[in-house]
Amino acid sequence: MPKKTKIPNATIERISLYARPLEILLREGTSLISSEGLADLCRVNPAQVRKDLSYFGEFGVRGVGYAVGDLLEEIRKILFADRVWRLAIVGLGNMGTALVRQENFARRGYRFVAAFDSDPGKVGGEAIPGLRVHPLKDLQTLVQEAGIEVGVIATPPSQAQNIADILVDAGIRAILNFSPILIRQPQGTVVENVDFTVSLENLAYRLSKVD
Amino acid sequence: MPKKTKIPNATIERISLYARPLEILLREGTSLISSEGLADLCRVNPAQVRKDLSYFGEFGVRGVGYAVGDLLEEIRKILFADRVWRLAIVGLGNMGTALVRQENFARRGYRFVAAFDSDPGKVGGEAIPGLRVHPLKDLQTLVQEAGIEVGVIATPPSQAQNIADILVDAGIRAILNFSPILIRQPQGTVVENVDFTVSLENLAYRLSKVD
DNA sequence: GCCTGTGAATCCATTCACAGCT
DNA sequence: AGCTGTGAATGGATTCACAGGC
Repeated sequence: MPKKTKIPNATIERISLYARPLEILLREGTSLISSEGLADLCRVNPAQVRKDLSYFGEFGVRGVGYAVGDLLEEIRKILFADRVWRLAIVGLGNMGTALVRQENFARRGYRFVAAFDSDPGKVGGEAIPGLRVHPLKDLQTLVQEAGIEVGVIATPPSQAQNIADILVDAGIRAILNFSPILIRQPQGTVVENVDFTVSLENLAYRLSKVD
Repeated sequence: MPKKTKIPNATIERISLYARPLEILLREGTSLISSEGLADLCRVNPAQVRKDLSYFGEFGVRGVGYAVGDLLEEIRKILFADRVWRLAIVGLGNMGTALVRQENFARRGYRFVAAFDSDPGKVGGEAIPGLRVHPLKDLQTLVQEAGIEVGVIATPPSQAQNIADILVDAGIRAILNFSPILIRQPQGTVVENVDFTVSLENLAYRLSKVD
C-alpha cells in the first residue's frame, strides 16, 4: 500500500541498485526472486528490500516472492526510467566525450540530444556521429527546440557555476555535475554532484580501517 | 579530543567535501573561517561541521574559528590525502582513457602508474604519454613492481568481477569500480562503486517531487 | 510452510543548546 | 563577546519479529 510517508533518499538509491541484478536475472530467465535472494545480490538486509519496495506498493506474493519481470517494470516506473530522457552535455573534454559515448546511458534511455562547448575549435564538429557541437550562445534556443530536460556539466570547475546558471535560465531543472565544485542552484531544481576524488578519499580512509 | 567512537560514513564524505572550498579560500588568501562560514559553503549545518571535525581532534580556536591552511592540512591527513597514491587502470575504453587524463586526479596525488587492457590492439600503445598499456597477464608482476595500491575498473560489466578477482589476487585491497555491477570482494578489501545511471535515476525521481 | 508487508524496537546520525576557552 | 567542542535531545533509517495471505 503506497503511503504518503516521507521516503528516505537512501531508499531511492537502493531501488536503483535493485534494478541491476533484476535485469541480469530477467535475461537469464529467472522469473522469481525472494527478498532474501535480491538482498544477497545487493548486499543489503532482506527486510530492507521489503520495506523499500513497500513504500511504493505491494509487488510481491506472500509465500512466493517477487516476479522478476514485473518487479523490474515497477521499479522503472518508480524511477521514471520507463521513458526516454533528453540530455545535453556541456564541455567536451575527455570526460564529456567519454560520457556521450557511454552506451550504458543510451541503453537506459538517457539520450544526449545536444552538445555544447565554449572552445571554437570544437564547435561545428561532432562529439559522436550525429551529435553536433554547438556554441554556448545557442543553448537557450536548443534547449527549447530539442526538449532537453537534464544538463550534464563536464567543464573545468571554474566554468561550472556559470554553466549551471545558463542551464537554469534556459529552463532546465535537473543537473548532473561532474566538476568538483558544489553548484548553487535555485529552488525547484535538482543537482547531483559526482566527484571521483571524494570516492578515492573514501577508499583510502576505509582501507586504513580494515583488518 | 579524538574519540574511539564509530565515525559515521557520512562524516567521511563530508570531510572530503569541506576540503574543496578550503582549497579555494587558501588560494584566495582567506586565513580564518568559522564553522558557520564553512557550513554555508558546503550546504550543511554549522553544528555538523563542528561535530564532524571533533571526531578527529580539536582543530579550531574558541571564539575565533578555524585556520584555513591548518584545517586543510588536518583534513588531508585524516583522509590520507597528504601523500601520493599509486593507481592502476584496467580497461582503456572511453571512460578509462578519460579517467587517466583527468588532471583532477593527478593534482590530488592519485597517480596512474600502470594501465591494462585485454584488447591486443591497445596493448603496447600509450594511454597517455608515458603510460604504457600492458596485457592483463602482466598485472600480478606489475602490481608488485610498481607498488600499486588502488585498482580502477573501467571495463565492460561482463569482465568487471573477473578483473576484480585478478586485482585482489595480485594483492590490491582497494578498488574503484566504474562498471555498473556490484563487485563481490573478500574481507579486508574495500570497493567503491560509481554508477552514473544511479545518479540520473535519482535526479529523475527528485525532479518529479520538486515544486 | 513459506515469504511478504509492516508496526514496533533499535540503531545511527543530525541538530540543539550550552559549557568551556580565548 | 565570540565561536568551538560536546553531551543530550531529536529525528531518521534500519532491523526485528510477527501478523497476513498464498
